[in-house]
Amino acid sequence: MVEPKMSQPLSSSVGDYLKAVWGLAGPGVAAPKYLSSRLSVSSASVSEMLRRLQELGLVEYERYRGASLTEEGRAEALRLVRRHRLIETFLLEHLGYPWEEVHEEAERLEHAVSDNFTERVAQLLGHPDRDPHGAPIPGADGTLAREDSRPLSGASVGDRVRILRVGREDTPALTHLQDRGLVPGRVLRVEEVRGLDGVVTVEDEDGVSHALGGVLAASVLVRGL
Amino acid sequence: MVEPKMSQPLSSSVGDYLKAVWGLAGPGVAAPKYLSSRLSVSSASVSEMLRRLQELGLVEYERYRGASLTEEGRAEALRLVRRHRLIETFLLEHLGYPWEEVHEEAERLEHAVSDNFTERVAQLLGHPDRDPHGAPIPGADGTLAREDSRPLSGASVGDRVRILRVGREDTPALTHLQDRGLVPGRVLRVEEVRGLDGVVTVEDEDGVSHALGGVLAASVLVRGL
DNA sequence: ATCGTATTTTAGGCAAACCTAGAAAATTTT
DNA sequence: AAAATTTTCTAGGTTTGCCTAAAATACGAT
Repeated sequence: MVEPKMSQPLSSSVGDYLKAVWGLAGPGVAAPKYLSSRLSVSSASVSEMLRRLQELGLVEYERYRGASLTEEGRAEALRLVRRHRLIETFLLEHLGYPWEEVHEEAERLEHAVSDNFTERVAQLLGHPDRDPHGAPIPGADGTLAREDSRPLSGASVGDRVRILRVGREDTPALTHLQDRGLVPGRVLRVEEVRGLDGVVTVEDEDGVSHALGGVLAASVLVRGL
Repeated sequence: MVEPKMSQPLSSSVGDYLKAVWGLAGPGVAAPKYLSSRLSVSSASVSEMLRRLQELGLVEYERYRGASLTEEGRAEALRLVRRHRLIETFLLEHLGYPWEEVHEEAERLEHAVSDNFTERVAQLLGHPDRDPHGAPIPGADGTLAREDSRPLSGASVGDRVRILRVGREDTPALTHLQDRGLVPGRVLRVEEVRGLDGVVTVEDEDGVSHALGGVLAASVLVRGL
């Protein structure tokens, strides 16, 4: 397969790579392919950058295998994630941003902002440990709260669960869920789980039923009650 | 004279040049020398950048002469100044930044922020038309309020004046003045103006006298009452 | 196990900003 | 007005990050 031609000359840079490696890999190994699509960058750029990140000691990288974070890299990634989530929270709660604009703005801001700024924002927000999507905000000391959540898609009929967190940054889904009041904290009862298409039907606290497609259900993280 | 060696590989970029040209030149012509020191960049870089800015139609540039802003360049510069001043105001009033840290943080932020962000901040602040130093904030439409102010250093004994604005971004002076309550809005009576060293002595509303060195007095802009 | 396809890497380039060194123009001094 | 000095410009380099094209490796299917 011929590699598709890239268009925009946008800049990503070290931090974004770290966040991306952290993103889906967690403790595991991120494939260049994944990073390439995640960062909208050619795989050639990924190779090159991974080599550099390794030299910087932020990543462990084996050619043709992929990369995983070193302790230092993980710390740096968490620092950025903290920034990102605090900034998002701030944009939503203090500047009245709509969901769909938050992520992009935060993405740009987090590169410009100092730790000083970040901590002042944290203070302004009352040192939250979750952002509005329910995603945990790493502590200033690099701690990340463990969360024992499972995707709603794996629930069984009759389960009563509380929404801990919704999806990643994909806007349309977020908006859809928010419109239905399916936000972190909400308690649901699972009415039906269809095996074929993965559609999950739930009833909320007000007795209203909602049917969620498989992908959506998988991006809603819950904890049993 | 041999050109001094530069050290830090910091980045400045188009916007900073525009602001710098606007800075002291206003409608006039900014000399490369001035830009070089203002931006902490070698004069070689200035030459190169001015050529680029001219190609972009933001600046009128004649080699060995200097550069002045085109209409478009001026608009762009004002947009950045607006951002900068709004962000500074926000940092001071909402995040509790101390004076000495504001400028640097704002300088970095103004490159990352969108117009959307800027206008939301403006709204949060109640659309101020002056920043905390008393500097006018250009309007979203590119308007800049005229101010008929004169430097305090040019006042005569006996004058009663109101402080409209203090200095530029040089921190030590700002702190000094603020400690003495010499901030925008304050009303003063000029007690003495010494010709030799330019020291101006004023009495404030509480009857306290302050002696200001020539440079300081020149950076306090006032309007007669 | 091998062939074909998909993924990754290498090689070679480009653009933005900045730098140093040294040449050219302007300005100031004698 | 010529010399000396200062300022500005030109030339040639560096770094960062990204790209395309083509070579190398891995993987999946027969």
